[in-house]
Amino acid sequence: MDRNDDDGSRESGREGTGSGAEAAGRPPRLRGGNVFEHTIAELLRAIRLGKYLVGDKLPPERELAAQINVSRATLRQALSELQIAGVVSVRRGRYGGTVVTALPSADTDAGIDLGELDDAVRFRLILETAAARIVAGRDLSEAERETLVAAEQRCWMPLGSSAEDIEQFRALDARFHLTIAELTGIPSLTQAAATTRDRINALLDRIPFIHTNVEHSCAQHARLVEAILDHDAEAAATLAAQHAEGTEQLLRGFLEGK
Amino acid sequence: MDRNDDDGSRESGREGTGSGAEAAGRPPRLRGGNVFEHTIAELLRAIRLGKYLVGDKLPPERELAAQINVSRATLRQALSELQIAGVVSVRRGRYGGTVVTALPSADTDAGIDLGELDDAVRFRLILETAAARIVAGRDLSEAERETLVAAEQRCWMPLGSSAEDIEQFRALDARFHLTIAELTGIPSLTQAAATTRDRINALLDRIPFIHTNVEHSCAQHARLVEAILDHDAEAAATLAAQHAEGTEQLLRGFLEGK
DNA sequence: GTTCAATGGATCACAATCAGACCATTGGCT
DNA sequence: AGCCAATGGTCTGATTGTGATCCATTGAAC
Repeated sequence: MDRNDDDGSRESGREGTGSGAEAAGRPPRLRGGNVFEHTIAELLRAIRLGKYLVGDKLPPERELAAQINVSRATLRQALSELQIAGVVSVRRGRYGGTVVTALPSADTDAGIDLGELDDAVRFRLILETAAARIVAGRDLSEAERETLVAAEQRCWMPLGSSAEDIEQFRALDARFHLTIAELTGIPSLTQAAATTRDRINALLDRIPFIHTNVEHSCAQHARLVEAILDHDAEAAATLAAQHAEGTEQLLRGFLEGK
Repeated sequence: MDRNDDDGSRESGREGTGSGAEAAGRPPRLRGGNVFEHTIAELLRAIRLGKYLVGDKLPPERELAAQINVSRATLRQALSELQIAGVVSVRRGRYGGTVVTALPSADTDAGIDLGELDDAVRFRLILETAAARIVAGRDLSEAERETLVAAEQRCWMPLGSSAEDIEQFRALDARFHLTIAELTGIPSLTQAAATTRDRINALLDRIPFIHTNVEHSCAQHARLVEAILDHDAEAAATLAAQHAEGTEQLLRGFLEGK
């Protein structure tokens, strides 16, 4: 007998999960494949974005699991992978814990999706411009000003050509921008900015690192901070836009030519 | 193989669960409780935002399940609940399917979270202002212009005081704004706008409906469309901002006083 | 009126995940 | 030296969600 089964729609399946699913997905989808992979991705993201710098200790497993909203068992699977990959190292006992030992290396495999590039880059422009304008319009507390300036200063690190140095710079750079997003006091904006920034970083990992750009970048940061502290909202917005557009040009130049 | 027909005891577990967990979460968390609840929420959202208007047919289950990224079994559980709630009705057979029969009524229960209000309202301002500016800067195709105008026109519906009419208006209003977001061609922006809009709608459901506001609102829409078609990006941005601020005032006025 | 493709309805075995209790280790403190 | 609180390590039973099939119904087309 002939079975007009349900075949038609099988493709949707979850096999492609791993890198692919996460790469394209803009929001943290309900289940980007499976929870385990999502957890790893989440941890890597936090590290790449400089939430935990090299040498920092992660929160205790029970706490971290709660933050990521995942069971401790699953978190441990993920941590275990990261440990094998050499990204973190774990010590037991009181005062033990999980520390970041190295920045994760980029997955340079996956192909370049021009749609993804366009989306990420344009969305970033929106978010960061808005964030800069808003923060410039706020009255920052002393502590907030310090945080901002500190984040900016840290980007001026001695910079070699090693992959580690580059990753390190990326993390600090990301942290600077995310600091601005946080200072808006709009959690959704912070959240969106983090996600988007991570996507940009993933793209940046696929193009050659332009050393001469770093200084320029940092100089822009400095001017941006200045504009913010001066309450010059329009200048801040313009600077943020220019900064984002710089990255955009770079990425498009290298990636659009395939 | 023997298949006993009566199941009957399946869906015991899930009644009260979600409310607490879901209430607080702003971003679509990895798992907002469980997949089943997420699925319901996702469907309700699509309906409230006017993606499927009353009378529209939802995609076939297999397809819809793939879209939401859940298994068909889970989707069916959710649809079954919606059916019981009278939101959709289902017909079998070829040319059958699931049609929207009524707009879901608001859950007026949960308390008001001022943080949520602030976050949603401010994020919306950012997104919609940016969207308006971008779309005004684009060259729209004939079809796109028509879509935009049609979405605007539909908001001018005859409006009674019934809860249904109000929900209907909300759906059309949402659809108009989301149409603009879509026209930016930035999927992340569309996505974020939809999520945020839904949060705003949820808040609007908690305050009295101001009838005299509707006309004003629609007039603003009209002017916004005009500015967009005129390629006047700054005017469009300003109008969008004013429109969003109107809602903001309204919400703050009613809700901040607790 | 028969056919048939599209669509909803149902069941089952299995893998993923969770919840939470309990064990093992560590190093500062008394 | 011994205690003990904080932290990672391990186990187990229950629940949820999936993937794969197969069944049932419908109405347009022939």
